[in-house]
Amino acid sequence: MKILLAEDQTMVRTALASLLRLEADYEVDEAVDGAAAQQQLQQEHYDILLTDIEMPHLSGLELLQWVQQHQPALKTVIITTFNRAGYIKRAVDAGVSGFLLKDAPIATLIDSLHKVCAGARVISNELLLQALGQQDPLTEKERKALRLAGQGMSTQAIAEALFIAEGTARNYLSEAISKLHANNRVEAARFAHQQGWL
Amino acid sequence: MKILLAEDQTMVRTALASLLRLEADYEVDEAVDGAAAQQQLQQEHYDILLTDIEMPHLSGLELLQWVQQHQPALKTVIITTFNRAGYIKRAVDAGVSGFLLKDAPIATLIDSLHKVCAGARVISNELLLQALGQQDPLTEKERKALRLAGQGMSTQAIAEALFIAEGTARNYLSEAISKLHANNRVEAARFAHQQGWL
DNA sequence: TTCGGCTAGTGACATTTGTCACCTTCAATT
DNA sequence: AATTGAAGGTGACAAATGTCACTAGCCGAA
Repeated sequence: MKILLAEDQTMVRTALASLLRLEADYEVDEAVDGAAAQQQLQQEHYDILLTDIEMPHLSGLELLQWVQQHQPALKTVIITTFNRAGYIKRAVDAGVSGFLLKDAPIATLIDSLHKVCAGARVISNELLLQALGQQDPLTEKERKALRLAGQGMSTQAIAEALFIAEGTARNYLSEAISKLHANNRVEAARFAHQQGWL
Repeated sequence: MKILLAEDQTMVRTALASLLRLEADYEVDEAVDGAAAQQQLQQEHYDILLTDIEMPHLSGLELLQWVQQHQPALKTVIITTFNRAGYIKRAVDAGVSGFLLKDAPIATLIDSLHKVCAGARVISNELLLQALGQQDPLTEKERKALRLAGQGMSTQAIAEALFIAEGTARNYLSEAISKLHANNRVEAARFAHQQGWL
């Protein structure tokens, strides 16, 4: 079983890789971010891609979409810190084989990998139910505006970045604030981020 | 050598603990957050406390201060995700024996622990220099106001939370914005957070 | 064609946020 | 006692943000 592990935090990556290598018949390669993983996947054949979500250059979710299009036979397992409905939904939509929280002990990870090897899908019902819970109510434009606002950009700067009038940008933000029942753009951005919608 | 490992992410904690246990003569206990670690320290004797910073209930830095007062002989090592000058400064002030970024490979952690056992201090010069770089220019009031603002609270809500007039709250924020060369409260809060000042 | 109904976008207005000059208060100095 | 200066606090004004009624364009149905 050849595994590619994509995770940007070096200590976590090296620790997980060391432990997986202790298991019989696991060969583990490491990638420092999504982009590196994508390159590596094109050069060698792997059985399983084990990846974090929040990484620079190319997020785990973006990587998943790429895999789905270019190497649909490759099995994928997500390990992530954040229990965000939006993440789970997008991962499931991209045909992921496993979805694990870093909140689980390492034994669970190893166990899940065995199951995935055997052809099973391991996503807890609890997580799946959550994903079906709230749908993301934001439009693409609203999402973009909100993301920039959350970083402290002014309405004017946001308008320029999105090639729209200032008033329009304010409108998008206002809509987003209202949809998310927030009181201002910062609250709205925080909430949306928490839900994995940004 | 008896080690207490405090880290809230279960997968990381169990993975590190497993690896450390593979080393000869390390006995490792685990604590799920700062508060749990503090309790455990009172019940048993440890040689080294290895702790994360960002944890619920009691942060690693708060834990350090407690250790300094109650068990000054205990050696402490910080492992943290974030390279924030404020963190390093506070850790050094609290007499830490080691400061490592999760950006380093696991081998470095093991190596550093050995050195700390032997009585050395392991904090890279690079990090120390950084810590001496910028000083936190915020007053306590400014810091509190900025923290709340960063969470999306309105000026009025902040004023109520801090028992001050609305105008005063705006003043604190304005001062903070100016000191940090930001354009608005959100940018200021992000920057301060990045520096480890919140 | 004409009529909705939908989405994208705009501008005017009210509210909130940011700035600044200016009070207090209180302790240290003369 | 008078003076100074620092820290906490206030209020008035300008600028940015949030809201809302509205226009323009673009389908698809009658």
